[in-house]
Amino acid sequence: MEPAQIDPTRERLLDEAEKLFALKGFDAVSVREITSRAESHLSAVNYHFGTKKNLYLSVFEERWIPRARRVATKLDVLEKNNVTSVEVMVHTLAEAFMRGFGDDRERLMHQQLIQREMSHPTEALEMIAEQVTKPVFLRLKNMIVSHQPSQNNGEDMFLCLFSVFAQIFFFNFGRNMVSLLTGREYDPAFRDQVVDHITNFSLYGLNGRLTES
Amino acid sequence: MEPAQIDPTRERLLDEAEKLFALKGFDAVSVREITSRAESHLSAVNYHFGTKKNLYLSVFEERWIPRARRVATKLDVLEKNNVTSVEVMVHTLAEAFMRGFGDDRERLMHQQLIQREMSHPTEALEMIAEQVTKPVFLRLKNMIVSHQPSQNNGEDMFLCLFSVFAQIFFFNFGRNMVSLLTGREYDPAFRDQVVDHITNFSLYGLNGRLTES
DNA sequence: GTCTATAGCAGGATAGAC
DNA sequence: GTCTATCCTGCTATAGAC
Repeated sequence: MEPAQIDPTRERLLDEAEKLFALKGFDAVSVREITSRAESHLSAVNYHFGTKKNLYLSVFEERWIPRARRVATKLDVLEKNNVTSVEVMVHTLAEAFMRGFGDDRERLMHQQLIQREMSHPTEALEMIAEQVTKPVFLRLKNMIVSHQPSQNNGEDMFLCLFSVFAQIFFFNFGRNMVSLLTGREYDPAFRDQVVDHITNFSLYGLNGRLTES
Repeated sequence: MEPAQIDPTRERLLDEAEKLFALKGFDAVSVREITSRAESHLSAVNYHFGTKKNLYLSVFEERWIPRARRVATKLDVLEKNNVTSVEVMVHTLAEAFMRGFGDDRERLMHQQLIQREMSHPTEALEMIAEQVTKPVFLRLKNMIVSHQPSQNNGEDMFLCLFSVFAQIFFFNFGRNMVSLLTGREYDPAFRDQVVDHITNFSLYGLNGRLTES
C-alpha cells in the first residue's frame, strides 16, 4: 500500500490537509482548497487517498501519530537517568508539549487536531488512544508511582495526568480567551511563564501559591 | 428589535440551532437541518435572523450568555455568606460548572459552544469575554485574594483560575478520551468523583495526592 | 499517471404567491 | 408573515482524454 518511493505530491497533500483541517475542521475545508494550496489538482486526492475522509485519517496515521511519538521521546531521558523528582517530571512534560515541536504553529496545529477529535471523535481517536495516549500515560504513571510512597491507585493518577494535559490544552486552544483577559500576547516569555505556572499549579495547586512567602 | 411578544417559531429555531451548532459546529450544520428539526421552514431563518451567521450570533446573545449568567449566580451565596475557605470556593466553582445546568446534555452543549469559540473565535467570543468571563474572573479573584495573605498579583491568580477552568473543560469535551483510557462511563458517580478530583488537584496539586497517608 | 470536464447533489439566500 | 419554488454557487466524486 505504501509506495517504496515517497511521492512528493502525496506528501504535499498531507501537509496542506493537516494545516487546513486543524485550522478549520473537516467540514469547513474543501478538497479544492487543499489541492490548490498543494499546487496539485482536485482528483489527485481521489487518486492517492480515494476519499476526503480517508485523506483525513491518513493525516493522523502518517503525520499526527508519528509526531506525537517523536515528542514523547523527550520523556526517554527521564527514564534513562532514573529521575525521581516529580517536579522535574512535570516540568519536562509541560515543556515537551508547550515547546517540544518544530515551532509554535506546528504545536498549535497538532493540538487543534486532537482537540477536535476529542470533542467529536472519528476512527482517528481510537487509533490515537491505543497507539499514543495509553502507552504515554502508562509510562508516566509508572515513573511517578514507582518513586512515591503513595497508595493511590492507577485511576486516580490517570485523573491527575488528565489535569496536567487539560492545562496544556487549554493554554493552547484557549489562547484567544487568555489573551483577551490578561492582555498578554503568546510570545516566548509568556509561554515560559505558562510552563512554570502549569508545573507549579500541578505540583502544589492553589495552596502552594497562596501560602508561599 | 426584540419583539415584545415572544415568537414561538423564533424560540424553537434558537433552541435547535444551539443544539446543532454545539454538536457539529457552524459549517457542518445546514439551515435546512435546523429548520426541519424546529418544524419550520428554510426561509424562516432568513425572515427572523437574516443570515445563518446572524442566527449563530443570536444563539450566544439570547441563549448562551443568559445561561452563563444564571450559572454564575451560584457564586452569589459565597459572597453573601462571606465565605473564606478557598476549598469551599473551588468546590462550589467546580460543582457549578460540572453540575449546575439543567441536565448533562445542556452542560455539554454549553461547553462545546464555548470551546469552539475559544479555538476559532468569531464576534461571539468578544461578547462573552466582556459580558461573562471577565466579570466572573474578577469576582473570583477578589473573593480569593481578599481572604489570603498572598502576594500574588492579579495575573498569576488569573492563570490559576484558567487552570481550574481548563480541567472543567477537559473533563467535559474530552470525555471520550477519558472514557477510552479509564474505561469509566460519565455516570453521576464518576462526575462526583471528577468534581472532587478537580477540587483536590486545584488546591493541593500532585504533592497533596502523593504525600497523603 | 495526470488533468479536464462534468455528473449529481446540497448548500445559502431570495423572490413572490397567498 | 408564512411557505413554495427557484437561483446560483460550491461541493465530492468520477469518467475518460491524453
